[in-house]
Amino acid sequence: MKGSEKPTDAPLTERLAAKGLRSTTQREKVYGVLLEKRDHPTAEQVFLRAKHSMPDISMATIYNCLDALVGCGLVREVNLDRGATRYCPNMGEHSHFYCDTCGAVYDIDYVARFRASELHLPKGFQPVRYDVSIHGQCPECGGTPRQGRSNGH
Amino acid sequence: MKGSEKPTDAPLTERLAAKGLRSTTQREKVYGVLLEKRDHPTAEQVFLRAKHSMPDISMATIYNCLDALVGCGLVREVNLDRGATRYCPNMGEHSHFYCDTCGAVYDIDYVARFRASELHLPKGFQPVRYDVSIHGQCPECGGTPRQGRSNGH
DNA sequence: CTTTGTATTTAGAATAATTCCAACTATTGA
DNA sequence: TCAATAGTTGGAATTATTCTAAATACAAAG
Repeated sequence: MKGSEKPTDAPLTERLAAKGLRSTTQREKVYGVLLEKRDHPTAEQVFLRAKHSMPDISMATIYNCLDALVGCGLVREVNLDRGATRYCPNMGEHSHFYCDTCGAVYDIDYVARFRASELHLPKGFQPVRYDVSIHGQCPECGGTPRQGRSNGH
Repeated sequence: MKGSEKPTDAPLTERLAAKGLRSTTQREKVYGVLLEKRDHPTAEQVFLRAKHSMPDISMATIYNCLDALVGCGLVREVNLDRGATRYCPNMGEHSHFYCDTCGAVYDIDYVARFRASELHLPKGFQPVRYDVSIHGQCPECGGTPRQGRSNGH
């Protein structure tokens, strides 16, 4: 046994190791950025935030780290529109609400009656994860729907 | 009343008109392409298919038409990965199965016990549409999961 | 059936998002 | 310490989408 991981990063290190990946300073940073502000940032936003304390990190590394984190099940990709993919470190069962007006994304927790696993799949399909997203108007935009695609991306 | 629409395109024309949009040859074509082969094509694929019978159609028009169709509720966007958005003319309640291995997308019909509308939303959120997507292995790829992101987009 | 105003299409340029590449660095195991 | 491999980096390349200005098509009004 090794026994030399920093306690705080143990889960990260273990998860990565389980996939044959190393825990690096950059991966810790990227994961940290996601945990710190859970507003479903894009790769670009993660990049900007990570740069504050790690000025030399590159975009290629951001994508590499995000892929590693997604690959080992610590982070999920969130694709809601034609814009950039967003990243979410909340791996608990929840869904995303996407405001068609302002483009904001909110986490919505599941409640009792909803059971995604009750969806019937034809023989042979092996589900790994269910994603539920809800499109509509968020409380702030409630009264003002809209035509085109003009929410800031 | 007008009464001069081609019967086959009546629903298209009406839907568009309801949003102040015209029914054009290109929009009919794009919608036709989507109805003809329901394999969730990307804008690029729609473009290539439409070009067969309409060689001068441009990519900008494809996007314009797709947006018009989405805007009037005849087509929905499907975002499942970092790749291009796909388009689906099936407006009935159904979900999408995305194969993490080969990248294929399948329509999955809802069955009785699943009711997206049972998802509880906090006050103020006005849902317009629920999207459910399932990620996993399709019957053809069932035995062979995979590491990286190498499914042809 | 001409005019006029507006919607739509078009090609191509511009931008945004993501991936690829080759060189450099760090880490691990022998 | 050395070799092998994984990871990082900057920048180029590619892909996806949006924007723009000019040309075209249409619909309503005269």
